[in-house]
Amino acid sequence: MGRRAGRWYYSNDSVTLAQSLIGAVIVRMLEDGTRLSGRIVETEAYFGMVDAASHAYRGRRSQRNESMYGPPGLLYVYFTYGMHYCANIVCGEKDQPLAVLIRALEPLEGLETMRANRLAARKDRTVPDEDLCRGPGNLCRALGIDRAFDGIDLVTDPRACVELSGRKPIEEGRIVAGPRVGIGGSSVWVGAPLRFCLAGSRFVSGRRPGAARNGGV
DNA sequence: ATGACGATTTACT
DNA sequence: GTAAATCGTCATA
Repeated sequence: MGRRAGRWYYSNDSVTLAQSLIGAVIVRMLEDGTRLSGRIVETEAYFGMVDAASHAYRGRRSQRNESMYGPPGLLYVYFTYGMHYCANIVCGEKDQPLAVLIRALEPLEGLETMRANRLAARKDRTVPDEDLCRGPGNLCRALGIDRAFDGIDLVTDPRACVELSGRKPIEEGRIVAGPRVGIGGSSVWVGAPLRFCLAGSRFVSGRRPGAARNGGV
């Protein structure tokens, strides 16, 4: 079991954090002591006020995205498409609205509970392990994360944290970058390689950047 | 007050 | 591949 990441870990720009989160473990602690956890295999960096795709573009600030302006280490959870939640980790300095979207996990602990959580939103009776936490909306559903988790502090909150593995970190070459998913508009930010995936992981969502160049895991 | 839309996912043709 | 589901947020009036 890893050690909980401290404030220092989040005090970086979003690209640095997005890359260093690959391979880290996100943990959700239930009240009954159950641990739901997964290894992060896909992230996206959002660049704050100058990023046309960011919720904080041009300094936009409202009740919805207020936690983006908080100290590094807060969780920013938003609701979209009338039915999905997405979880971001706030980084940078306070009042600097940088964030990293968590897009996919390789489930590690609590798979039974995750399956139950996911099943509730589906018609079929089976969810393959590789689909449990694939996609930002799906992983929130699996971990039971909703708007009530917006603004919680991953450094101190008993309900969730990031754990850093005691083992050696992911090597740089095993992380592939590509354009972010679902970004509209026509700015340079649309194609910017701010999405990071663990090369070859079968738990990554959608099309995998650099898939042709990399072997499987 | 109103209307368009979204950092998505699933089911169906 | 295409469309539906579904509602908070934001821009416009």
